[in-house]
Amino acid sequence: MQQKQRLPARKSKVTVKDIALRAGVGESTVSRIMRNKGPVAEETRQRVMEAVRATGYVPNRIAGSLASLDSHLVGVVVPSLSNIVFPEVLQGVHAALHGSDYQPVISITGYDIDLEETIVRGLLSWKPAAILIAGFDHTPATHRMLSESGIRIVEMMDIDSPPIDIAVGMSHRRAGYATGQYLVERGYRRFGYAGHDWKADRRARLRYDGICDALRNAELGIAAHAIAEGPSSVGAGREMTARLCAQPAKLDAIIYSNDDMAVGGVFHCLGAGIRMPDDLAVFGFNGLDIGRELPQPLSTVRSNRFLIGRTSVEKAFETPERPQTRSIVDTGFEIFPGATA
Amino acid sequence: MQQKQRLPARKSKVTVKDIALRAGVGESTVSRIMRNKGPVAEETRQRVMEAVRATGYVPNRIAGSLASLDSHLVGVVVPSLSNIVFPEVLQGVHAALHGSDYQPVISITGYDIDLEETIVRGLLSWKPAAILIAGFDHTPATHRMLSESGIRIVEMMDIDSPPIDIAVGMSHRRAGYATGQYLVERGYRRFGYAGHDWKADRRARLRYDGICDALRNAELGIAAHAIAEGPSSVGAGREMTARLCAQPAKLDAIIYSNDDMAVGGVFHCLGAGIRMPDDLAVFGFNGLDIGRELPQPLSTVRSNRFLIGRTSVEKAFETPERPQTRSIVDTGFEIFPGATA
DNA sequence: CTGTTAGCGCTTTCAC
DNA sequence: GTGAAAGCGCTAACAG
Repeated sequence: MQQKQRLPARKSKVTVKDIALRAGVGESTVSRIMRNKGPVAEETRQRVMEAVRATGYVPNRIAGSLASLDSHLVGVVVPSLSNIVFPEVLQGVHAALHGSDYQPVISITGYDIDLEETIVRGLLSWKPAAILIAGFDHTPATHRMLSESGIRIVEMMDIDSPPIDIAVGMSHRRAGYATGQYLVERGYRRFGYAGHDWKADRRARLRYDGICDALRNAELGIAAHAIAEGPSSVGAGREMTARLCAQPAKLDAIIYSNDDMAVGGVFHCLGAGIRMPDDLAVFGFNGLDIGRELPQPLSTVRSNRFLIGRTSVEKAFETPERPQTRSIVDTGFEIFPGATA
Repeated sequence: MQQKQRLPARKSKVTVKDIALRAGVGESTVSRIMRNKGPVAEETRQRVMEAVRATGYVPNRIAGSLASLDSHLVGVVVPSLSNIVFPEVLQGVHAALHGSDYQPVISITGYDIDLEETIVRGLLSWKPAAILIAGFDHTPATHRMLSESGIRIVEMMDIDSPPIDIAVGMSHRRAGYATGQYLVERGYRRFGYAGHDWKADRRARLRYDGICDALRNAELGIAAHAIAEGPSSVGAGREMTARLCAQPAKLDAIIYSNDDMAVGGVFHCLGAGIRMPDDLAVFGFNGLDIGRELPQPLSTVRSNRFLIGRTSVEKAFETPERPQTRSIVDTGFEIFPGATA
């Protein structure tokens, strides 16, 4: 295979000046044309665009942002990408930004609020137009930086705490409550809970609290717990289910911290010949696609992650200036009956 | 409307100059200190840092990048976030970038190469240090822009085509071949193929071609196909499996375009009482976590998406200048026997 | 070790 | 409609 000969890899050094010279116009005219802004004679535009094409000119947005003091960047901070819910939020963000000339800059904290602080500081140095961040759990320094940045800040996923500026999400506490209430109504009485580490997942904790409230109102409670170390996963859900099934108290329903865990529970039941929901009811949270495709659709609570991402962008751009009042947008949730509970 | 005179809520714009004045030093000294570069007296540093803290100064990276002609941004282009493999690649990218002061700027093409062209153009205008892009399937204009940008370009996932600069991934064709060979060795003879739309997924096509090669070498072939419209999904896998099971030719193995589809196949079998692998063997591709947690672990080919992301960054930063020769990094794959084939 | 002086490439008045 | 000139905030020489 022959290597094609290439010109020395000089970074394209074409600038407005080159285009201006080549087209015989002023730099500001080139600038106006590149941004479709201000009045320009059609004939001039043609001439300039030709020079642009001929040279392969790509405007330098770094310089543009400096000059206009407007970066057209949107910072997005999520804890992880392993948990499918966050990619889904990002898709919503992308969809909403599509067509605008804003670029999302995405960062992952790994559920570490100290790292989050570093990340937010770094993001802020790009002078983004807005920051969308998952959750309310920040260090005081992060909170202060976001608060004082002056730009629009959206705290996503959750609306159970007062936001810095805007909150977009659902009430996890109420979702938990609804879950408990639903299962009680369906006649279940002996509940188990299979969860994962709460330290990193405040929302799972809120749901748990909601579930307990609902059960308490019915003078019931959770008879057995199995909490996995580390993050939620199908494997952990399987193990915790096995553990709950092995313990003495006989359960008629297991509530899971989320669908990943619940799918693991379904797999355990399928493998062990436990019939759902007659022998054991299984109930998740999130309404992931995978749950709907199981041999029996998973009973769960649907949240709308895509909508959260999209709405966050919409709200952030609704008003460029941060108003005096904070706002909260509830994207809602919905019990999905399924067939496992 | 009332004419209200209100001071515009100006973003507190502390600049190097302010810090320099306040600390009684020159601007460049502040700059050196903020970047931990060059020699600085400890006493001076203290004084400057105090001013920084007092004012809440955050350096403006836009200005910094313009001045140093070095953006510290890495463009990352993936087709989707719905398919879990891409978030996994992004995690690898993040992991590799962590600790450096480079920020990934992520864009999603939705498998649309025209949109990809627009995205790449936009990315290039940020003068990124490198671009990591999934696949080889670009418009001529995209190819040209990437090629002439002069920066390091990594084409990820796939190494079955000559790259612009660097390719990091595995040979999907060889993976397909290995799959076919493996199944033939295990004694299967009557194959079905359940796939999704190839138009958007060149790599699935490559694997298919490899499978056919292997079967042909054993004087075998694929007896029945079921191709879903649209992207791969568990649901589509289920449907295509049902379709293949309903057709007259009796199959002893179904090869799926990937694990999502194969998991759908497993669900169909579980629901229909088809025993795997005795009644029907099921074989996927990717080695997703979910496959390992099924009641029976899914037989599949493991690819390493995290490694692809990480390696891509490492290779891109190995040499800042693009060398004359293209390079290809094979991250490999591995047959995972599982229990469904 | 530290300060001064030019820009980086573009946008933005503000004349013309 | 268009151009000249003045920055945007920072970094990079280069003296001191």
